[in-house]
Amino acid sequence: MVTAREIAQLCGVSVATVSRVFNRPATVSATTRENVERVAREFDFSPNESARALSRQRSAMVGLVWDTDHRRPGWRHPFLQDLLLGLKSALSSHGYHLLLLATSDDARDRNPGVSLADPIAYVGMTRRHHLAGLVLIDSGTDADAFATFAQSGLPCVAVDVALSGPRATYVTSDNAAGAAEAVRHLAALGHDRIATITGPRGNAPAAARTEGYRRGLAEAGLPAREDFVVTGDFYRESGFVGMRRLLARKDPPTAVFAASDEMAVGALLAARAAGLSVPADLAVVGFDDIEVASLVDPALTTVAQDKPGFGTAAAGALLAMIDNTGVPEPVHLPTKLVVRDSCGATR
Amino acid sequence: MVTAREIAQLCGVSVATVSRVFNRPATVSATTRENVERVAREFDFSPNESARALSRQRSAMVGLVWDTDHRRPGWRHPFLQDLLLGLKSALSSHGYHLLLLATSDDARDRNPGVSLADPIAYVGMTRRHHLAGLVLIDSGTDADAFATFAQSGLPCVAVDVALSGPRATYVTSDNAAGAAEAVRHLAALGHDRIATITGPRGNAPAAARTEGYRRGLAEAGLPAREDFVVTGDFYRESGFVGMRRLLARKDPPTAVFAASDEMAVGALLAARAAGLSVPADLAVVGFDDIEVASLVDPALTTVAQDKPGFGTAAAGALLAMIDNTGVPEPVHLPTKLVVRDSCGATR
DNA sequence: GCTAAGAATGTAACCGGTTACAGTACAGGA
DNA sequence: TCCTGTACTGTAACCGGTTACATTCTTAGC
Repeated sequence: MVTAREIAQLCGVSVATVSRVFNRPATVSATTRENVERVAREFDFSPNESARALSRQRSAMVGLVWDTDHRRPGWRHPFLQDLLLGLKSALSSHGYHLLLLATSDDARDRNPGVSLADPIAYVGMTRRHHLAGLVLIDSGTDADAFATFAQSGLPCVAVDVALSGPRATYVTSDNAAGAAEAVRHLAALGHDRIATITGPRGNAPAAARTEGYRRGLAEAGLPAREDFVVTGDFYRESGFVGMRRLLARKDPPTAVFAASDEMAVGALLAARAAGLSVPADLAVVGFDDIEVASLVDPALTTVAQDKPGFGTAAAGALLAMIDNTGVPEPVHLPTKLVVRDSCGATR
Repeated sequence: MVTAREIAQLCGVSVATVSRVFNRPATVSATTRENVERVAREFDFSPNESARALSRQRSAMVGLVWDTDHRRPGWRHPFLQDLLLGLKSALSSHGYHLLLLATSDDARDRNPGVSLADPIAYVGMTRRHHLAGLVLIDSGTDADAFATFAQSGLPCVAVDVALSGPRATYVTSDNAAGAAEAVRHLAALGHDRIATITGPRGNAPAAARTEGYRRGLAEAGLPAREDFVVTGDFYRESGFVGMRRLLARKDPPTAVFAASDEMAVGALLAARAAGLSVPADLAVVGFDDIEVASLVDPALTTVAQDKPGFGTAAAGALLAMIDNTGVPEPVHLPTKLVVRDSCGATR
């Protein structure tokens, strides 16, 4: 690895000049700059990142805090790969990389009281690595931990967790609007007994989807029935159980909006187990548009999230805060209702 | 952030001693060590990682090279999340983090001739960041690019690509054994016309699965018929097309082993489209055990890969090379046949 | 009591950049 | 011609650790 000093020597200039060429090219005369650039290219020189981070007190890396929540074992993020790809490509165009932070605090994994590892530990790591900012992925319902990040003063952008602070914001889908659209769609198909299976308490997107469900009912001129709202946890099993509970009523719903595709699949299975045919006897709409949605039988009508949009939006917001061009407003990505077979519209 | 010099001052020792406490504690007297440790804990001191990386010429980070292959748009790694979680937890226990490397060379994404970004660029980034090693994820079939990594002298471990070099190895499933087991299972169920839909040419796991298919036939005493081997590309569509082709023969197979679950699902759809019932008219076995496998109808019998094992094994191998305790032999993780409904064994 | 080996610690030179500040050169104005 | 402002470049002090080598302090052996 060739160093800046060597390049400087080869060009007959000082290291400072070489550094300037890479950092504030406008302050270097054209001839000098071109000469340095040529030699640097020839010897494949780029400034060493460790040295640069140390000197600038700022690295070209953004941390990713993504913890598994022991309280939700087996939980899969519905679109982690798209999220990472989106982040990666958006960050790379600004020269940043993504550092997947890991706490060595494995004890936590066995500690039943905490879902997120100590945020303090993460903030410390962030400082020691001179990270430029943090991306936080919701991995449960531990809002307190997120607040600690928001208050640390580090540029933070959360995915699917409402976060606010001096340099913090978040990106999420417009969950309420998406849910409302799903419900209006069901109402337009003639349903007037529409139930919902919600996500876990304390989870922001879950709450927004429930709110959207209510709004959708209101917009369709339908009454809100509290006994048509059952609580789930985003997992398939809870969709199954919730649906079974709903079907056990005297006047069961004819349609259900599940706050996740996983739960919608569970609902599908419960309907099948009850001898009902979907969509003839029961219409089902989910949320997320995960891969399996198009594969189950009947194919699931669902509210699709803008998966690549998350990465782009999160990276954009984070870079804005890193560059101190202000704290962006929270991003609410538009959703899109994908009509397949489970709602009965395609009959 | 408190520095080592400040800790040293507080303890009445030199920085060197503080450094020793964190790096070679045995060389420091017990009383001094305990004193430094106490003060460090009290002031929440840990060595700055940028400075440490610069000074040691080695950071506590491992790079992850994971490119999307434009030639396979929409390709999802069958178990990226498990892989990352496994890597993360195994690395974290040794104090390492995972750096998702991104090349700013976005032009590549539009360049139809190259699948991987320039490996040279990645090697350069690795050096500039003083990364301790690299994890390479197969993202296509560009074996040449991987060879460049292997020859760079950096500790490298590849996932699902055969890699060898002075400090390179790889981890993959025992694809041949898994495929052979699947075929023997079908044979044991009475099938004697067993076809296969392979993965793309040039892909190592695909080749191994095809080899396993042949071995399985031989072990079951069945003849190998070349017209029962159709080439796919791991995607669902190719499974559909391949199956349709197989079914068009005069004496179509009664069972098919697909080298990926995606293709198996495609085969399922093709069978349905041809008016065949699975497993009554056609037995289907896949490979991977992705999430949808248990959800399709009929539920897919498949060769499950040890998903968390990949992360653990890759991290272990990499750490061994980093610590210069030798270059581990390639790891072939055992697979496990998961019998569900599509093979007919559960009738 | 003296010496030498060994243990513990300190000194200072790195690692490879960035940047405040100082210095030089040159153009334009008086 | 001299002065001043601007443009460019160089010097050197950081950033915060690590570590070779020097130094000091013990302690054992004679």
